[in-house]
Amino acid sequence: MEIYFQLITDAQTLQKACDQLKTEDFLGFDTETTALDPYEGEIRLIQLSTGRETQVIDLKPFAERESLRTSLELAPLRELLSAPKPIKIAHNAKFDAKWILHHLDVEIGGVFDTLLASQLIAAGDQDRRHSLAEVTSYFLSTELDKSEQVSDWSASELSQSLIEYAARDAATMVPLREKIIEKLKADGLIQVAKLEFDCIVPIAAMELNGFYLDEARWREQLERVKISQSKVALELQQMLSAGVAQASLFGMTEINLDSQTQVTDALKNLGVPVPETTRGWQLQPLALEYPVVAKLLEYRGVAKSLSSFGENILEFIQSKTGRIHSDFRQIGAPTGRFSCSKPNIQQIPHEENYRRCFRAGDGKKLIIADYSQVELRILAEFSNDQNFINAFLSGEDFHTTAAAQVFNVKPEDVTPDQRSFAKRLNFGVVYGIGSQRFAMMTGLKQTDAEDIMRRYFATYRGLDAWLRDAARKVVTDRTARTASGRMMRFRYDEDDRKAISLAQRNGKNMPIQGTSADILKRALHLLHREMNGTSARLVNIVHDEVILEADASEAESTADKLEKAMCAAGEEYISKVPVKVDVKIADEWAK
DNA sequence: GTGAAGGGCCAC
DNA sequence: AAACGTGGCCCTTCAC
Repeated sequence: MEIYFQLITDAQTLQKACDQLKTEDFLGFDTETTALDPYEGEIRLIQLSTGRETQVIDLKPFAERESLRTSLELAPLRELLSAPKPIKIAHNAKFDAKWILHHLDVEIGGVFDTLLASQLIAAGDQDRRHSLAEVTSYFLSTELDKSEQVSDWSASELSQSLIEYAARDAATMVPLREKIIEKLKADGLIQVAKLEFDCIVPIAAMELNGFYLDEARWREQLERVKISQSKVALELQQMLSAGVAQASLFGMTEINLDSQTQVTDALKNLGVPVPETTRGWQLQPLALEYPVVAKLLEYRGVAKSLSSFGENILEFIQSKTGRIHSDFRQIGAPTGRFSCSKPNIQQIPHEENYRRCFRAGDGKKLIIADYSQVELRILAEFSNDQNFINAFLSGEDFHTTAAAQVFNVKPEDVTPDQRSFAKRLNFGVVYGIGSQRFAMMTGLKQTDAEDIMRRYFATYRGLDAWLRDAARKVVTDRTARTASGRMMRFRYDEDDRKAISLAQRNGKNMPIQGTSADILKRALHLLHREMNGTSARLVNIVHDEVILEADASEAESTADKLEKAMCAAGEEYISKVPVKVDVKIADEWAK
């Protein structure tokens, strides 16, 4: 492919180019940076392509004249990038959005992301990859050479071939979008694509903001856990080596407590009937009879705390900001949920000693909001089950109300056991629980578990019907969808019984879990607009929870905005039951 | 040494 | 096959 490009290094040429570019409907958009972390490098190039020709803007000469964030010379570019039109087409736009926001102080407007679109079209197919090279090859059947990707973009003079490489990536985006949008339309994914694209800037801003982690507090907590770890490790070591008396005579029985095989062997020597796996749920029943098993479980707990939530997380504190800037994958799961890594701050233990380390900066407050039982409300909406809906409309404790309905007693006569059964079932039906698992988790006999589940589904006939239909539909359609139209595709052999039952559970769960993700994403978009011009910043999201940080003086008004945005987003998808959001203002994540 | 796989456990 | 879904991270084990 012949590439027509122009390298721009001065204000006059830039102004002229921007005047032309702004008349386009779509522009391929890409940046080249000297690092992966916007706090650690500079933007070297910005490429904008009509598909026919590509403008490559070298920011280095501009940066040498004045700060990019305030540069008057860049005003036309800033205007072009922030405008909703032309639509900027980028691959993994979050990356470019972060750099533009941090270095140019520009919030990108009007984005089409070929990475997110490709993920939506793949509909959960784990075999598909979504690098620009793969996506280009899949949709355009042309090969893209990415060998220059790791080039040195800080050199004072960039070679012609390097500039051409930069131009080519941006030029690819226009035809790529044309192919992708056809497929999005054909698959009914336009609405969900917009939902995703609207979410890019809020997430980019969140990653730049980061979450403040109090290092001193974290280290204090670490010390406490370390002390109990060494104590528990010693005790477990002694209890385990009691079974190998002759070995301990030689004083060489160091059992690796983290080794599955060594611990299993030691337990066997002690006469413990070890199950096939030594996972907590299998070991739990044995813990009462065998103190060594209880000790092992205790050890596992502290070991996990120390390894996953130990010193390592402190290495993620960005030296320039003093904060944690995790990486959020917008379509982290096929259901549409986010995933989070480096570090994963969606899995910080709920224990107060850990959560309280994540706190507001000086003079700031955290505003913490979460959806109350959003997945069950979605299930009520989907199933249209009048009893289930009534349980929410009553406004009383949902699980108690459900127990009263299922066991046909007055709410005030519901026993703790009955409430617990109802709660576990309410929770479990979302995942497609079976009676075997229900019996296991409640300690009920199989027949008693079946009896309670029958009562449950007899009470909620509409819910039962919806779940059965979801399981039936996924087998015939081989797809499931959320309220926004997000799709998950299932591929399995006709006679693979295990795969079928898994797909059936997925068919029930995906629309619910995925609609919850839809709602959160919609809320982030609505919220972002409301926070404009305020001190409020997004710092973390955990599936149904949103955490903001704002000046203490703006905490109340921010809390109000947050609750309104989350409710409004929920109400776009849920109308038959109320959407409830719990909001609190706190100094720490814990409180 | 490095990397994948398996087991285990944290979150929602 | 925990017949309850989605992730990420840590450790050991094992192959290269």
